[in-house]
Amino acid sequence: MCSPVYIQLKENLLAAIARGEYQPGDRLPSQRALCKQYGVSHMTVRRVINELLLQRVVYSVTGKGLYVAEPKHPAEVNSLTGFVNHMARLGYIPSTRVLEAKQIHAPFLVARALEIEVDAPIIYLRRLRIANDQPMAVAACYVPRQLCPGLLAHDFAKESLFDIFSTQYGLQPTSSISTIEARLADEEEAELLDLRLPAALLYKEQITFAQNRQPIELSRSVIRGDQYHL
Amino acid sequence: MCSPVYIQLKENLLAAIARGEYQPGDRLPSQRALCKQYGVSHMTVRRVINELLLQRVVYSVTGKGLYVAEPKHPAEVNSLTGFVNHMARLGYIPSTRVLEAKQIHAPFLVARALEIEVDAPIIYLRRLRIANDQPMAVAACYVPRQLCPGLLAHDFAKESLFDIFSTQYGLQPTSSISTIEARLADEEEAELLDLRLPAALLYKEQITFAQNRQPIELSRSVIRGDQYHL
DNA sequence: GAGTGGTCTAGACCACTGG
DNA sequence: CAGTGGTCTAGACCACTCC
Repeated sequence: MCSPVYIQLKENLLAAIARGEYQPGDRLPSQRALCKQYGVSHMTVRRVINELLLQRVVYSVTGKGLYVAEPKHPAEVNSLTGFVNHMARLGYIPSTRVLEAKQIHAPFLVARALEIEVDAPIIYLRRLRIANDQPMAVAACYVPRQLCPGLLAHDFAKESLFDIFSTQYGLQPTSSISTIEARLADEEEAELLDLRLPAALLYKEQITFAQNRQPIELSRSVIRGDQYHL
Repeated sequence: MCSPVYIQLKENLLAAIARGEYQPGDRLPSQRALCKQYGVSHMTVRRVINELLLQRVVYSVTGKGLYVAEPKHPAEVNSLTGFVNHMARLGYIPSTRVLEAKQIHAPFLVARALEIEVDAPIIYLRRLRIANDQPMAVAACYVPRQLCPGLLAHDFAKESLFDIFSTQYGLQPTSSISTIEARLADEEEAELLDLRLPAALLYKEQITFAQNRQPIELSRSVIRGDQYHL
């Protein structure tokens, strides 16, 4: 209720675009019009527009107007949207099979990544990721239990982990760091992913952070050698 | 000579930091001081500061001041700096063995990536990348010949391709897109990289763009399964 | 308290597109 | 020409930190 005006304005515009009120290619109201409409000064509007320009949400033509850009470049979106949205964006029909979902004690490396105590209770989730009926990846997630009590009550085959985070627990993923390596598949992975040995896999380890830079999830995924966009 | 004030101010500050006039951790002059010093208004200074904050060049502590940030996060720098700088940053001693360096005609896929005609003359460069005497990657580069006539005269074992680009041809790499997959090594790759078969490799394909979004290089690298940071 | 970063206003001017 | 995006000013206020 007390966030700066420009953030509210920005969220208003983003929401309007997300709702489809402004379609890609549409012209937005002029900057002067936005000033009157929201009762703010030109500079404040400019600040918002500037950020939207940087994020490639809109583009501008001098002397003409502001236009809504095409849906974001894959480069920007990449991994913060989660598997389901990522696959959907690429035109695949994503689905998920839950392999394991339980509470465990944090091993050392996991605890360090999540910045919590060793042996602290965490939620462990292992899922098979499927696109168009073809297994794509095996993803293991580790989430501090204190951040999301009752998480295990959800059906992870149907709900996206990131959706649950934001709707149920107010945790908005805002940034992440990852490392990627290449690995040979072991027998279990080969069976799950429907591969013949020997096979090469991408191994991705990713830590996701919320607004306040608090780590909310560590994920370790093995992904089929198929192409992966960054 | 007629670029906006805030760009000049920004370049001034960046230059001062690059010269070491302000060291990482140093406090910058206050925003009000910068106003007087450069004869501009607070908002103009703020705009510059805002961009530097976004680029993580400086960070701010409310009520205290502005401070120069540590050298950029590996996340930001990653691949735009080229192999040599990247390895040096990680503490390895990089070296290079040139496998091939010649002029060829652009095959279809290469031409499309570089936005040139099929069969147009291009420079083809294949290098073995070594860190601490251990082979790390085999990198193939494709560069349009028209962008850099005489490129083959350089000794690529000693000079960084990106250095040559910026110093000799005024081409500053500003952005890139890449795709990454995992692959099994073939016999030649295994021998070059000193691996026993079967072995998993990262395969990275990257297009690098200059200031004007012009493609300047297509690179196809196979990298040892070892860790790779993004 | 004085000084800091951060937000915001109400105007102004410029260069550009269109009718 | 009037309308547009883009830049810029000279103030103002707030919350914060340090003394």
